[in-house]
Amino acid sequence: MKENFVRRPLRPRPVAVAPRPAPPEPGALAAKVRTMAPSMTRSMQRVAETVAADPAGCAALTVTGLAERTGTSEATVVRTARLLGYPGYRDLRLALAGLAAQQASGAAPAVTADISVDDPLSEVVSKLAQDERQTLTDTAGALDLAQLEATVSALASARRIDVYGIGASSLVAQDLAQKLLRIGLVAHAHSDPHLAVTNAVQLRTGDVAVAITHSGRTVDVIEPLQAAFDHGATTVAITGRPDGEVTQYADHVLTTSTARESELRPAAMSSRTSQLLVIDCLFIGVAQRTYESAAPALHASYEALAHRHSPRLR
Amino acid sequence: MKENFVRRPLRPRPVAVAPRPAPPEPGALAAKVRTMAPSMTRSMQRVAETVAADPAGCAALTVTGLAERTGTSEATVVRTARLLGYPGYRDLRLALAGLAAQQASGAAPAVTADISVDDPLSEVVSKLAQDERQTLTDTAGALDLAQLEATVSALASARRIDVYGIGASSLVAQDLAQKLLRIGLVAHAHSDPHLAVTNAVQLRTGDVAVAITHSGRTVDVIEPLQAAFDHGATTVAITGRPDGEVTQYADHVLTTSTARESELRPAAMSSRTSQLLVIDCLFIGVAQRTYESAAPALHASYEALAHRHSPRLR
DNA sequence: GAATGCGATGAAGGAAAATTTCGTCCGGCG
DNA sequence: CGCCGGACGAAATTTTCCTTCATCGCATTC
Repeated sequence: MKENFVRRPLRPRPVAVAPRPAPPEPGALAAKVRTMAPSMTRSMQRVAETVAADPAGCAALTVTGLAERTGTSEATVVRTARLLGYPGYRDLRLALAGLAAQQASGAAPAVTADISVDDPLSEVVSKLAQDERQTLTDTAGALDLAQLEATVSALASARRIDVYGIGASSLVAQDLAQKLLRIGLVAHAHSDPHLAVTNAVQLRTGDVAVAITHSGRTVDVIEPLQAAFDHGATTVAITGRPDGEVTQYADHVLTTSTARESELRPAAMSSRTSQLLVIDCLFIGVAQRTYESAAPALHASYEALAHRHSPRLR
Repeated sequence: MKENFVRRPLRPRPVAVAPRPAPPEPGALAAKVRTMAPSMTRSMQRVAETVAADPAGCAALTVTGLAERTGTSEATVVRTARLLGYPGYRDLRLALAGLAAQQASGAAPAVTADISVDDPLSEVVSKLAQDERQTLTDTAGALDLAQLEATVSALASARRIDVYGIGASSLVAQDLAQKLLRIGLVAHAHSDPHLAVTNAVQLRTGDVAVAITHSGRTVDVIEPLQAAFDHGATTVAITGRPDGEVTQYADHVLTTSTARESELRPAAMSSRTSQLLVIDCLFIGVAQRTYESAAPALHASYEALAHRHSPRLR
């Protein structure tokens, strides 16, 4: 056939065509289409326009598909891609996918609107996640590190730790107690106010009592904290209201953030997130300070759980 | 009406074949990788990690190229793509290009460093908050809305709802039950496995059982769910392992995200965040659907609490 | 310790997509 | 009217992707 005609090496991957003026920019594709339009043939224009109009849709098409959709041939599609600065259709398609993703992500601005009764579920999920993220940011930003540090120290060296929480906060209290237990500390969560008080009076100097209440004025939580306070224990309040009554009996106050609450999203929801972040910080802080004993304890409790799981999973 | 004791066919073990809705999500790919990682083979993990670590680079590679780069075979690459929910490598590659574009446009610095023993407290706080935010994003992105919808419907019309959770998940279970109770549904959380089974056999068609387990193979939770399943109740699994044993007995599966866990930050921590987001979504969904009765119930419970607070603030 | 089964893995062949080649067709111009 | 140049697409060719199947390693069982 032809011999003196040097067959161009078939698309050595990274090498570009003759000129290198067109780095495949994803964003400025529409502009490129307009710029190049005049120098295109009719069929190519059709292809270019289709592509610019619906990047997402076209990204899903094969050469053949796009050729069909634009009423042209595969060769034309490839030629168009080349003209737009890509080595071939494959790469144009990749750029198209990128463009589509950008458009999609840009089209979803953070809507911090309230969740309403007729929001579709998808909306609920994203709003909720957004709200929680906001709560976390707020809480982390507002946390008083000195107070946190002091609380951690107190916890790490406590002979005994009592945690008080009622209602939604009760779960947080239990979570804290569970975690501390797991690293070998003596911690207990009380949700029965009477028992809580009964136990609180057992506390002494060096022990720690933690009260968790969003409102800062839950009497069932304040009372045991006061009892502990009166008996010389180190007391900590985790609350959304640093001016609440509970802080009167607290040596250290850790403030949780207070998000807007709405009818469908009661305060309990965001306060919980906030409280959990705080106790997680406490936990890790304590684990760091007692690492020598915490690490083996953590492993031990992990081992202990292993056999409670069904044996084989793949 | 069917018999009370109907042994329903086991849900076919979720095979490698992508779950039906297979939403090739562009952004939540890193999350998906983490969620699926445990159920992957070594080679597949290598591929998944490579891909998650360098989307842009990998998008430029062909199957063969990626296989070579990860030291595996083409077949493995394709299998991994399938596992991640794409029809084939081509589509994964497209998603990768999209992801790369998003990242390039300054969207995601998705790198979170581990918390180490000698991090100062300020560091701990910000890393923790960052991790939790990431977990929320991942969870929201990976949530299967159809399953969520189905679960919400089932819950809203349930005669009775049982929730099973052990250990850290027990708190989440309680939280869900508490919330549902508050809007007038009959919900109960069980953390005693024996009682849970005892109660589970009381469930009938139309009732709902929810199992919460991060590992997906906590026998104490699976057993009651199975009992409920066998008795015709609608069963729901909230788990981080969509391929776990628990899903065999679940009509609906809600997947929670799986963050990297480190020594100081056990899996329990991020799984909890993830689980809570899911149940909050369930709660709000149910509240929306039963708004007529939920709203007064919400107000009523709010009123009931008021007098438990100390009278004046400040 | 051998036998057995199960699943992971990659090689090779087959299907599909992309790219190139090449001939046809259309419109303008001498 | 015939020639020319370029646009265009059908088909050939190459690359890429996917599937099938045999092998291999691992672990469990007898």
